[in-house]
Amino acid sequence: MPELPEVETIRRDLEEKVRGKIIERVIIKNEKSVKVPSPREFIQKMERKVLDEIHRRGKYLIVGLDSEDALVLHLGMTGRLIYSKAGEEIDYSRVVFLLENDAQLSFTDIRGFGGLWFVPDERFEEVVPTLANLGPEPLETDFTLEKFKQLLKDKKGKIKTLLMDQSFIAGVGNVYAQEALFLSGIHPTRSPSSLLEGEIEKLYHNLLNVLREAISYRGSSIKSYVDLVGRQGNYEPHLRVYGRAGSNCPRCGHVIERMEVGGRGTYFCPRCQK
DNA sequence: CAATCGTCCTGCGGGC
DNA sequence: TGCCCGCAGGACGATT
Repeated sequence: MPELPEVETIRRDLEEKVRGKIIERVIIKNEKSVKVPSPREFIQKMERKVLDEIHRRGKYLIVGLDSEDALVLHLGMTGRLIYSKAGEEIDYSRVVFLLENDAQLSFTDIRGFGGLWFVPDERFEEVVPTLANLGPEPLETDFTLEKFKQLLKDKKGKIKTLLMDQSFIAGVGNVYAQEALFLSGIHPTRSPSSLLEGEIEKLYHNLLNVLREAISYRGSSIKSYVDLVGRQGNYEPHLRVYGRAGSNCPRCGHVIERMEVGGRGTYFCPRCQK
């Protein structure tokens, strides 16, 4: 499901709803979702902890616990966090946190590509190595145009694949990579080294803008994404090309096409994107 | 090393 | 209507 805007929406909701609450009980319904440590130890470590500040790094959520420990979550393709009344039966829930005041936070995941990691003592690199390998946060102020140009230097492959590479930039996935390329008039299979100065500038600004805009609409609900209380995001109707094969390009009217790039469905306007 | 491909899962929707 | 197939917002591990 979730790319940076969706994960950021959930992060903000978590700050509001669960920050400061005590975890009274942890119920693991599917052990596969708990990556580290063993389910028994996970429960033992998590119970009685207080959910503290909630951070986002790329598509990861990082929940500070009291002491130096943290809970790291990744939603994969179909992961959700649902906040509800304690005891409520939530479809496909895999891990349930019963909180004080009769509340519960459920991690649900149909396809099971998501996961939870308990990280002791700020040992993120050991426990969740990919978290340590993430590229820069596109919406942080230190992610400048100059830095983007530097990162693109000497890169091989296809620009769309590169944008989705989490070690290149954190948080951009299949939807927003395509939207940014469309807005910039760049074909998804272009080689990074072929991009002109002006194209790089457009791509930089459009990528940041589309991420910010999507956050302001609380993300896109293409398939299964919903926020903490089960509401869909509102950005999907504003997507320009994603999932729109056969309909008309919002800019030139040409038919939007679909192709495979790096094994992923990719939508683009063959007239606008060169 | 870096780039590509198959794989992990389950549900949904389009087409026949 | 019902079945089958393709497709799905991600990322890892093996392979070249």
